[in-house]
Amino acid sequence: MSPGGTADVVAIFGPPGSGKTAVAEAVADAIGGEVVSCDSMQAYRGLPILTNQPVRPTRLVGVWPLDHEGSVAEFADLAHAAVDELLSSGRTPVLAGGTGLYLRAAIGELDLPPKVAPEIRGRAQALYGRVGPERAHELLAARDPAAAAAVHPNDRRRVVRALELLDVGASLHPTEARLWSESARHPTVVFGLDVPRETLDERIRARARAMLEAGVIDEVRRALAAPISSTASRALGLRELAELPEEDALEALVARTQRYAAYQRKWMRRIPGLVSVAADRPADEVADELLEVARARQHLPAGRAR
RNA sequence: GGCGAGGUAGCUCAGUUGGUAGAGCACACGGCUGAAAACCGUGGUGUCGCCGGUUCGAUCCCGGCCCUCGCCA
Repeated sequence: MSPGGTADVVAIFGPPGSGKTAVAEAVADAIGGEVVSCDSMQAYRGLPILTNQPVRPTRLVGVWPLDHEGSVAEFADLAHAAVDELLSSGRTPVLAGGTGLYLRAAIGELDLPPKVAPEIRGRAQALYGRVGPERAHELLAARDPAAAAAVHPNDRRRVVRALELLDVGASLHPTEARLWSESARHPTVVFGLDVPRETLDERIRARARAMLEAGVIDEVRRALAAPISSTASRALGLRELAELPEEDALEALVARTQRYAAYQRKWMRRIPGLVSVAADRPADEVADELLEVARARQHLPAGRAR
């Protein structure tokens, strides 16, 4: 337990193939901490190969069945509970995230507007479909100008969300811009693992091959044969692996994963206070550097390491 | 070798009855507040295979050449 009662949080973000898991585990081992996965797909149970779940039992991995409609808010509650439990028992939570929003939500208190009943969402969707993007946006603007200003008419999902929130007396418009602020529930250092693009592309391809050898295709077919939620069914490569010939499926999986890596590079640039670290080397070395930086910022008690 | 089809953006292709070109995907940048491995916005990144001819003007028409695919020898 650190002096003053504040035990701190380490967060590690990076694209697929950056070595998040290995680094996070090395960091956790070095300081007697525990890894908490912040990944929207690893949270599901039933696609361990495709979602590249860690071998070691890890918190918030495999916590939802495949037919569950997961959400950031629900995940945030789980993450906050895990973090608080670790802290109160004197262990350092090491958040390891592939999903930028989930990691952000785990770190801070996003205070998301409420969930609404499916019927209400259904009504909003029907309205949008009936009157079209422009008119739906106008209707929104008439009742909630602030929310309308923040959403493009073509962004069906958000216009619908804003409309459904009106039905329950809430607004999509945030009272406070928390998403990009540095506000955190506990003092936290956020690291971004930086790996050269070519290296990453090679690793992504190698990993995709390994997935095939490990039997992803069977895994995916089994998953699709049972009820699966719309959120879980968006796992990269799920459809392709089940439907395309193996070689095409491999290429599709590689291409989609590379695109996802690019998407995560955007998150890396945007996560507030993120410390970028070169990660094209052994996980232990990267972990050592992270610990050094974390200590220099007095986020971790000195002398616990090694 | 003969016949046919075709060479236009990173890829697949559209198009211009002659006024130097545009879709999808990819890519880049941006947004995002209970779907985020999702969703949305903005941007064309080009010796229109090469050489010559006709023309005020050719990616388009004409001639030659090169390359690819198919069929026939």
